[in-house]
Amino acid sequence: MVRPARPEVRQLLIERAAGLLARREPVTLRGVVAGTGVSTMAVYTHFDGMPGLLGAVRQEGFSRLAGRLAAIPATDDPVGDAAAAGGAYAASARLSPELYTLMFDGSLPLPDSGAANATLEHLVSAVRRAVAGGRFDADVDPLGLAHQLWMLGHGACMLLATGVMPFEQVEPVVTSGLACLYQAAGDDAGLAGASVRSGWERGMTARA
Amino acid sequence: MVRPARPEVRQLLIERAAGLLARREPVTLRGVVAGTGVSTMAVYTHFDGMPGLLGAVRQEGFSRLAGRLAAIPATDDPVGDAAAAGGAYAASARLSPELYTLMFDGSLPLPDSGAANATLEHLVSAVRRAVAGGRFDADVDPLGLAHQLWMLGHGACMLLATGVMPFEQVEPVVTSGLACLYQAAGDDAGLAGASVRSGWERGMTARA
DNA sequence: CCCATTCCATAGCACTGCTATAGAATGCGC
DNA sequence: GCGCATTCTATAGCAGTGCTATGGAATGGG
Repeated sequence: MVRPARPEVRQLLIERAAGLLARREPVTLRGVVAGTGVSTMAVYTHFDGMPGLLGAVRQEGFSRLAGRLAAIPATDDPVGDAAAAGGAYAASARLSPELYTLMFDGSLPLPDSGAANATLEHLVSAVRRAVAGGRFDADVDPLGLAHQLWMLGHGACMLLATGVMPFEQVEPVVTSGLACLYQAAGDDAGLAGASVRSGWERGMTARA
Repeated sequence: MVRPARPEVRQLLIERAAGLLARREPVTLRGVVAGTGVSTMAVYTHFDGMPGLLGAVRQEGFSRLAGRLAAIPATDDPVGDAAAAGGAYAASARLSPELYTLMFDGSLPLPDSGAANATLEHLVSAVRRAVAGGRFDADVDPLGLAHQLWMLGHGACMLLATGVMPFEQVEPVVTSGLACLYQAAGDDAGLAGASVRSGWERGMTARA
């Protein structure tokens, strides 16, 4: 690499694209570079085209979600921590539904899947602590249960993000569903409900 | 309406668009009408543009899913019938992932929501029969539980349709998750597992 | 029979992502 | 200091997109 050029152009274009997405404006090649002073070619030298740029935005979305999850402190209520992770997902889908659907569009390239895996790992570790702490049965498979919780939460987030079901209708269903899965994993029904109530709110309001 | 014209043009265009979608070819205005003899203008007189045509395809997808669900006979195992509904959803998402994601794109117009509501009602009635038959606790809210089951199944279908998770990985998670929700609703663990195993397969292989 | 009404085909517009090409800006060797 | 190879970037243009203005064609009611 001979020319250092302008490495900040990458981040500039990503933020422009993410901004258009958040403002619900069409994310077009010319729209992204408009007003930035850089030309359309920059998208190709840095991202190899629009799918590459959108893939970078996708990864940016996972990074933000990972930051939001990292901002949730691990408490002595691991079941609540798991619910908080779900709340963080839901908050992400609620605040920027377009970005959420983009994040889970498998047709776009994901340059580094590390951040995406980290978000799931956050949930797995909470389940693992719940098993270790006796809230869940000892024979519970942490990864398998985390996948179940994730699947339920992702369904809720997608219904929310695609506009099929409003938030007010999604929230009670997903929270009660999470409580049911916790209960089926061995948790006490009352404890599960309380952990969901406190944890979900904690995750929804967490700031990265 | 003075000119009877060609009412079959509507269905022709819908099927052409659905075919392109299933063949994973780009669904473009000129591509839809290519080879049909009709011109691009027909899309505007009949559907008021591409979003309208895609909305009609969306409704067609719900109609097909409703047909698939209707082909599942109600047995004396209502819990298995509920699992069969989930299997029908999964089969739909697996066979034509593009159509599935289109069906749940709330930004497209849905001329008649009847077929979409019918698919959920199918699940609600299965839950209601399970409550009546004593498999689920009497205080279970059929609509609420159906929403939970639907949310978990939809999350699985979306992960499958968007290519985030392959079918082989999705299936064990969603089936075990459904069994957990049945169990939390009061069903016996062994009965729930057996019903899921038989019902899921029944729904996956049902033909409209 | 005539005509108002509806549908449809053609052509063209503004826009999209993308690419070929030439120019500008840099770090390395001497 | 200086030429050179290398990398980035700006311009212009391409094929393709959804959409629309306009005029012709076909029909049923008076």
